[in-house]
Amino acid sequence: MHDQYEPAAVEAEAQQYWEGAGTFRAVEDPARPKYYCLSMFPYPSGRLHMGHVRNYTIGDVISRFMRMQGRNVLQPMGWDAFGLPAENAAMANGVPPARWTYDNIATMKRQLKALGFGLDWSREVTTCRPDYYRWNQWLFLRMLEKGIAYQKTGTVNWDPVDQTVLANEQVIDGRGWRTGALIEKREIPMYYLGITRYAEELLGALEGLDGWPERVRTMQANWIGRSEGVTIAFPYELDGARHTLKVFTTRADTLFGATFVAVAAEHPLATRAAAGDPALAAFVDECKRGSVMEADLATLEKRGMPTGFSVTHPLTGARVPVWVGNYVLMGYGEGAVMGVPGHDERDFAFARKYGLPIVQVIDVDGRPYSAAAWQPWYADHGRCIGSGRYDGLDYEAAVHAIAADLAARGLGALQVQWRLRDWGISRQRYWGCPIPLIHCAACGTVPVPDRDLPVVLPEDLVPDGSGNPLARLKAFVECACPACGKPARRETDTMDTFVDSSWYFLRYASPGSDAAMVDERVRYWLPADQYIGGIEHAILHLLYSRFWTRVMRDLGLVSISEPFQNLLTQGMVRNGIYFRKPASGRVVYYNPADVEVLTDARGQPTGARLKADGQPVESGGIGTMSKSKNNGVDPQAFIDRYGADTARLFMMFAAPPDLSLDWSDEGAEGASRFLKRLWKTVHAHLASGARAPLDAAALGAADRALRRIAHQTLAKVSDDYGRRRTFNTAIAAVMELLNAVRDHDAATPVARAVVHEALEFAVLMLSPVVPHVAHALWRELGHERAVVDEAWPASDPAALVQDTVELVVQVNGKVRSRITVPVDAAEEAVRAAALADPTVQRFVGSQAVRKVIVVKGKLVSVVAG
RNA sequence: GCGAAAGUGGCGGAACUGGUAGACGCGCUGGAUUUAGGUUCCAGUGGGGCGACCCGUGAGGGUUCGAGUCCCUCCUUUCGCACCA
Repeated sequence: MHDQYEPAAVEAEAQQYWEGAGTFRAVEDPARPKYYCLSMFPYPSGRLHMGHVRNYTIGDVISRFMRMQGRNVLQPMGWDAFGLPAENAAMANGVPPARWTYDNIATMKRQLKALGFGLDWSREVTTCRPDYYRWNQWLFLRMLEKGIAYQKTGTVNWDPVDQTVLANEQVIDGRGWRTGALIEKREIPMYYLGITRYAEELLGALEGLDGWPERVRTMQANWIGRSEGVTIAFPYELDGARHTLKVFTTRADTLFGATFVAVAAEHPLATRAAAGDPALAAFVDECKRGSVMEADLATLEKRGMPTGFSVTHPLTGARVPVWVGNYVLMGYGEGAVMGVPGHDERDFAFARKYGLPIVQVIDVDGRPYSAAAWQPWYADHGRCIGSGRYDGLDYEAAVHAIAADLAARGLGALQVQWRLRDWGISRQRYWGCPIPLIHCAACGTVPVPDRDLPVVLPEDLVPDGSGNPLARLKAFVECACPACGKPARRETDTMDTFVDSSWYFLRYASPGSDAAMVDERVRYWLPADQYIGGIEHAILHLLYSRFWTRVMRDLGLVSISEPFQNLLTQGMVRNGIYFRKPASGRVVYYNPADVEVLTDARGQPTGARLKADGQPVESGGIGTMSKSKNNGVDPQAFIDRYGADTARLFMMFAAPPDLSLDWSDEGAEGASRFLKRLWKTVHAHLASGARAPLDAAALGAADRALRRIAHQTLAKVSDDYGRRRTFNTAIAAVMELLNAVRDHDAATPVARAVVHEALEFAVLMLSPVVPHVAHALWRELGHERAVVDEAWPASDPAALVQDTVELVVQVNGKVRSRITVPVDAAEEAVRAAALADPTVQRFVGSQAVRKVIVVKGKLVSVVAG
């Protein structure tokens, strides 16, 4: 028996046991109810960070809890192994992305094992391996056949110096991150997946996802963005031919107030006008500069220039000028919007700036309208005025009447519009899944035949920042056309890494399947019962996965539509930020581990200084752990010092899973202290003497009270793990139970029997969080079977019974006294007891008692006066 | 800019269905043990007041016998915005 808790030995032993027994190998068994617990797979960035530890601990706690509930648990793991950081590392170190990635995977796998997660490694998925990504390619070809995948142009960030396409994160303040060159928008051909075909279904099905957080569902619904409106065509003549400029609006009722139309800089009309107007050409060029990020575009100052063209108002026949606006997106709708300054705030500002007419065409309760200053109510729905025969109509009626009249003239129609855009998957990058297409001068674009899949990505290239090295590799590019056999060029764009992560959770259920993308085992495991990952994936990854699953469903590959039944979005892990800003200018960040925080007598922080030189450093508050702020805590160093159980315990105890978690060395120390205390408590109990068999009927009051606490705690912890998923309150409850054990007089064999049961419960309840300690202590408590294989105990209803209950008594809303009454006391008796209480009488005084509210088991509220 | 959420002691948080605000832990204070530091153990700890009591959940208003919880306005912070993953 070890009196000292030694995490390293305890953890090695437990992990060896699980490994040897094959504890976490998941086997399909139709006779048992399955539980598929899925955590978002990591990008192999080098080493695990605290966010991973938090994410996977949550998954492991749920997995182990469900296992004890008798479920056949699958908890797999894999690697989101394609992506930009590998190319950046390659540029910095000259190492091929493949080697860097595989090395990182080896390191991180070792770290995951050290944390004791119950993972089934036989199902490991690595997305940069051909046996995985061949199925990306295969499904892409099926989508191409069905027309779901198609080609059109898309806008990218172009670095004119490096002659390369940049990711949004590589554009800083409109300039290339390496070259500092001003970035231009460029239109290039790309492949798209028609996610908008599924918009209606993806939106409608959100309602059934009641295991998802409401906020994620709301964000997705807003992202998909269904809006009903009217497409309106503004006719014009150009070079003797008739054309129309199409816009979409949800406010067709304001059509009579349209005093201009704005088009995107890339719009053909803008290009045409710019050809004869150097000033406009310069403006169009300026609009094309900068990044393609929507957040950047949205915060731009709205600017515009007239094209000199005008179009005809479809109802009034008036001439409406066409402007180029820097805020109009070519990729959204037809690249044109109508401007109604009278009733749209942005158009109002635009019109004021450029002296365009502002006309009121909607009346709201007869309120006085002034074009001098914008009022929020201008955008409200109301009744049409100044709109000819539509005057007096309300919003609904006006929109329908105007749409009908436009339709009669062939100049418009009611339309449902989606904010969601089709998914552009082409990336002009090396470290990704090759798009399986061949370009032939004679046959055009030809799909790679299935028999030639996968198109294997060579793993020995090293990108240098100037374009895709694949495009320069003759052995890859040069090929024969599958249709005519003549020399042809292979496509060198690769797929968005969101493709890889859109179905990995299906592949976990079909390990080793090389004849098909997935096999019949997905029917057993899917959908995932629980998905756990960062809130930052609330929209894109989850939406793409829902889409991809539906595409596979429509191809008959799976029978489900929704891949994730329950979703838990975990918060960020944060830490203090400390820095110095030397006169030279560049800020230096110091890791919190190297900083000493100074406090006053009350413990309030007064300052901070660097341990190394004792000189002060500035505090930058608290922020998400990141390399750039140098405020990360390395899990490995922590585990080496305190053990995996302490890391897991602190992570689960410090905050509920969906809130951000602030790292605290002292808090982690507290977690370690608790485990030591648990260890010592169990050993002290075992050494304390003989215990009697537990006879619930023969217990004294104190023993009965402790037993009640133990069973109450069990009920609470079961609910916290299973329903509420608040691991912090579950752990707090077990701490309270142990405090009660500490305060319990265990001098008799009977009392020790009660303590024994309480400690067994504590070990069982903590085992999902700190499985290694629990493994060791469970053996010490005299059990043959490993705690991981034990069933979750049931709490005894008889142990929960209480004779009396304490109620709070309020007088006029303030707590004034407490009374103790029998649990089954009638309301009338409780009321009488409350009014008879001397303190209550003192506060009621001479006032009349007007009302007495009795809330059973909680309180009595006396209203006097 | 748009969309979504969160603000409670010195700190992380608890209060689950509108019903005792501050569970549990950290920190701090005092004490015991220790040669000392650390560890460990015991007690105290929202603010004010000698006290009876009063005040307190980002700010301001409202509903209610009763509001951290519901409603309205505002402020701050965090996440997402389609090529970071």
